[in-house]
Amino acid sequence: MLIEIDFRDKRPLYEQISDRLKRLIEQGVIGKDELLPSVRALSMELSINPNTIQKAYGVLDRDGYSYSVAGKGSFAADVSALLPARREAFYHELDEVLKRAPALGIGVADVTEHVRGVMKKGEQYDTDH
Amino acid sequence: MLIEIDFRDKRPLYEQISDRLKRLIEQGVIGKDELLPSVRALSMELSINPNTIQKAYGVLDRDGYSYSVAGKGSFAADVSALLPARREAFYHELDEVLKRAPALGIGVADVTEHVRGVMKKGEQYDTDH
Amino acid sequence: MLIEIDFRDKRPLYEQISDRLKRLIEQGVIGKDELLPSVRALSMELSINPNTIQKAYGVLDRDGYSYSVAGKGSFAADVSALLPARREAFYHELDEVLKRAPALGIGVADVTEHVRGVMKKGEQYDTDH
Amino acid sequence: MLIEIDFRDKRPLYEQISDRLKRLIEQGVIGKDELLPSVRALSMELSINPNTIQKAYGVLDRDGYSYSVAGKGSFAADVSALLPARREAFYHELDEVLKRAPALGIGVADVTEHVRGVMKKGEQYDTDH
DNA sequence: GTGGTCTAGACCACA
DNA sequence: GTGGTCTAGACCACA
Repeated sequence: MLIEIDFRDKRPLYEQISDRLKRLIEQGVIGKDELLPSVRALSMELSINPNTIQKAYGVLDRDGYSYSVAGKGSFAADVSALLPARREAFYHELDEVLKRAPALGIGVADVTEHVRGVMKKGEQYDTDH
Repeated sequence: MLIEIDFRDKRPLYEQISDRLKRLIEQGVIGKDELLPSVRALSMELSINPNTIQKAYGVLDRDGYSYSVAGKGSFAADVSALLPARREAFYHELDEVLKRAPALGIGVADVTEHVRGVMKKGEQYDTDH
Repeated sequence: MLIEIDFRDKRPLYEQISDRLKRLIEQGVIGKDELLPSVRALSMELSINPNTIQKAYGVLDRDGYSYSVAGKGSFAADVSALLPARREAFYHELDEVLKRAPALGIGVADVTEHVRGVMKKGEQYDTDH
Repeated sequence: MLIEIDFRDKRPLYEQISDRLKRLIEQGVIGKDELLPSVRALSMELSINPNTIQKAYGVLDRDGYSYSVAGKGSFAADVSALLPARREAFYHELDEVLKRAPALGIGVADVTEHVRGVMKKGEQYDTDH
């Protein structure tokens, strides 16, 4: 339900899955220490090879978004510790995009206005979709 | 000179090359109808197989950034016609980044302030157009 | 079976292949989300280098006729979205041909009669959609 | 004046030139036995290598659109003899285009109506601009 | 000289 | 197994 696969997406399946789960954890949809769906369950729900799910979960563990307990499953980690790094990444990617504005004749005012328009809307409902 | 390859970059070589050339054409560093370096010349300069350069040039051609004439060379196209599409793409990518702000506790004011700081700096030295 | 190469044809092999596949997808012979023959399989069937097949598939992908997933294969895309553009292209090519009629002493009546003769025949056995 | 080169056109230069001259002869703009511009003159006017012009003229000769007299130049041939073959080619190309109509949901009525619209307009002024 | 096509064969990540 | 990237090297028509 929470995870949808887009086969036309060029990213590998495991990355689509891990990215989606990361966001769910970041947003608190899956709370700290909450049990993630089992590999087998997710595998069947998405009709995707268990090895692929397993790989996605491995990424989550490695990136600090989850921790696994043998025989029990994977649990959402406390992502608050990752916040500074994620913020830094956010601003870095923002800068990469902004770099191209001048060549497009897009000025500071254009961007800030756009930002206000987009983010104001989001702030009211918040939950990112 | 104008093109540098980053072997740590995970993107394929041909994409790094085409992206770099696209930006040079967008910014007018390579002007309309100006001759691009030949496939062979760039191949030797970067020590990269001609086929890979050829692939990069193929991307430029199909994306409307250049036109190639067998026996003559590859020339920068008139990219002004692409401006609307490129602006649209810019805002789309911007939105993709901004989506993640709320979950990071980053508000409209944070972003607009950052945008002003980054873009103001660029505007002063701006030699791009 | 579905694809035949004409070595007398002056068009490059990869173009013959991509054109043929495009038409099969347009006509619904290869349905939406149906798996195309693998690069290697087609390569062997046609006795053509895999790189050439790969190039043909690259064209299909970028033109919106298929989407490829590494590790899974290439699938026919939903081409209904391309219909308006394809219709426009059809009329454009038709116009290019018709332009030459006056210089050949061929009038409106000649053309329309010919069109009726050719297309009526097709409509009866039409199994394409 | 009569010939314009489009460097973005994918066709080789010599083919663009020979095609254009063929049409001028077909339409009678260059009449039977009329002297074509000299290789040297056309070369300078178009800023194109004389060898390329020479090649274009070779095609005209080979295809029966002109005849060359050593020391005098190239003259437009009597193309009336070519009419049947050109008509056949016209209908053949027309058929190639029409083949695709059914898959696009374009019927006989659509095509004939379009043909009438396009050709009626042309019939009044005729000379193909 | 130029771009473009093709083969042969290696290697990669992904499923 | 799958698609995708890259190298090496040959060959072509065109300018």
